[in-house]
Amino acid sequence: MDPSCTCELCELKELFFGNLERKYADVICSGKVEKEFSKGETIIREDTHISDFVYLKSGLVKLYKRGDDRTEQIISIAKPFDYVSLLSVFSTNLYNYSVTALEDSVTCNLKMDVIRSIVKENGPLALSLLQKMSRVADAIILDSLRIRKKHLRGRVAFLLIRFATEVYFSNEFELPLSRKEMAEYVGMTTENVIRSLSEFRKDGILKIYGKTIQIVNMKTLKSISEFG
Amino acid sequence: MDPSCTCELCELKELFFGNLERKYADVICSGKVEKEFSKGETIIREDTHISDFVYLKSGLVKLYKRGDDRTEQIISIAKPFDYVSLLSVFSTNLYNYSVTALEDSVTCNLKMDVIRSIVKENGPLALSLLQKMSRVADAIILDSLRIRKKHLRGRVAFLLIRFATEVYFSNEFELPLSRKEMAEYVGMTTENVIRSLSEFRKDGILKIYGKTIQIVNMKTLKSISEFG
DNA sequence: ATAACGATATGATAATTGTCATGTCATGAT
DNA sequence: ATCATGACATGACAATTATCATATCGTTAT
Repeated sequence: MDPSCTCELCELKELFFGNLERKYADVICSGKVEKEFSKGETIIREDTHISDFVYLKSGLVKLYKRGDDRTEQIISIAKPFDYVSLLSVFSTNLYNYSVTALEDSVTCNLKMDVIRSIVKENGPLALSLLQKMSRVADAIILDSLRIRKKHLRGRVAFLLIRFATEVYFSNEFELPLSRKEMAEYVGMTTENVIRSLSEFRKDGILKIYGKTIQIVNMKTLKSISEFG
Repeated sequence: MDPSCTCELCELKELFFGNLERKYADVICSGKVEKEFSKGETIIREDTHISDFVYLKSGLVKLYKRGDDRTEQIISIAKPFDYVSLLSVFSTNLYNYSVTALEDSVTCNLKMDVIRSIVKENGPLALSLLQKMSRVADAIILDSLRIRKKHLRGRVAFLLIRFATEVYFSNEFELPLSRKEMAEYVGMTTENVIRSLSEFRKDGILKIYGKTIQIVNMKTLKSISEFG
C-alpha cells in the first residue's frame, strides 16, 4: 500500500482497506484527493453530475435540499465519517442533495467509477458499504420521525441536546447553525425558533451569548425534548 | 437453475439471478419461501429479530413505526418490488420498522445469512443491492421533504394523486388506507384529513363513496398538491 | 464614517391545526 | 335482535404556529 496514503483517523481505511487486496488499495490510494472547505463553502451542489464519492474526514456539514426561493430544507447534520455523499450516489447520476460546510472541513474524494468497479469485484467491501448506507438512511428517517412527533419547543430542545451530546460533548458549545438554519432543520419558522430559545433562557434552562449556548438545566431540556 | 424457481414477474430474478452464477442461484432458489398475507396481517414487526430478507411480490403494504399508545407513523406505502425489508436489514439485528399488508400480499423470503454470504462473494449483486437501497432511501426522504412543505390540504391531495397515478393508474380507486392511516402518513389529525376530503367533495374535486374515491378535477387537485 | 444588509429579537395578529364533544352508520359479538 | 365497537363525519373552541411589522446589533461595502 502506498505509504503516503495515511488517513490515520479515516474510517475509509476500515471501510475500504480492511476489505481490499493490495492491488485495489493502491488504485484507491493513488486516486484519492483531499479537499479543504472553509465554513460556508459548498461541497456538493444538488442537480450536479456525480463524479466523486465524497467522505467527510473532519469538520461538520449540513445536508439539505434547496427550495424555490431562498429557503432550504435541512435533512441532517453530518459529523466526520457520516455518509455525506453516500446517499443517492449509487442510484442516480445527479446529486439529490446539497452539502455545505458548517465548520472548516476536509473531505476525501474518490472517483465513482473506480469505486463502482472495485465494488463489483469485491463483495466484502460492498457489504461494508451496504451496512454503512443502511445505517445512514435509517438514522435520517428515524430522526425525521422523532422530530415530527414533537412540537416547536421539543424540536429545538432535541436539536440542542444533539449538539451537546453527540457533536461537542459538552453542555457549552458554539452553535454551528444560524437561527434560520435551525428552523430549516426542525421545520419551523425562524421567529419561532428564536422565541423558543428566548423562552428557554427566561426559564433558566439556557444561557445564550450570540451563537454560544450553555445548557444550564439539561434535565428539564431533556424532558421538553421528550414530551414537547 | 432450479426450474421450479420461476418468479416470472419477480424483480428478484433480475436483481439476484442476473448477477448470480448457477451455484448461487441454486442456493437461493432452494432457500426461498413464499408467504401469503391477507389484508391487515402483519408481515414484519419492529424490534423483532431479522432473519429474513423480505421482498414484496404482489399486493400493497405500509411501512411504519409504532408509537407509544395506539398511534403509528407511516413512513411509506410500498408496491411490489419496492424495498420492504431492504432498509435496516444490513445495519442491525432488529427490524426498525413494522410492515403490514394493506391488500392481500405475497412476499418472497430469503435467509439473511445466505444473502450476506453470497453478497460477500458476488460484487455485481452487491452493486445491484446498493443501487436498490439507494433509490429506496432517497424516495422515502424526498417524499418526506415534499410532504413537509405542504399544508394539510396539499398533503391529502398529494396522497390521493399518488394512489391515482402510481398505484392504481386510474382516477377512480378504492382507498387502501383508512382516514386514520392517511392521517398517520401525512402527519396530521384524522379529523383534519376527513375535513379536507369533505372540502374536496364540496368543491367538486372528488366524489367519495366510503373508501372509493373518484377524482373529478385532477387539475385542481394537482394545483392544491403543489401549492397547498 | 456611513450606509446597507443580514442575523437576532419581540410583539400583535392572522392562519392553521389540534382537541373535544357529539352523532351517524356499518359491522361483528353476544 | 340488541349491544358494543370502530370508522366516518361535523361543529365549536383551544392551542399552536405563521406572518407581518418593527427594532437593535454587528458586519461589510462604499
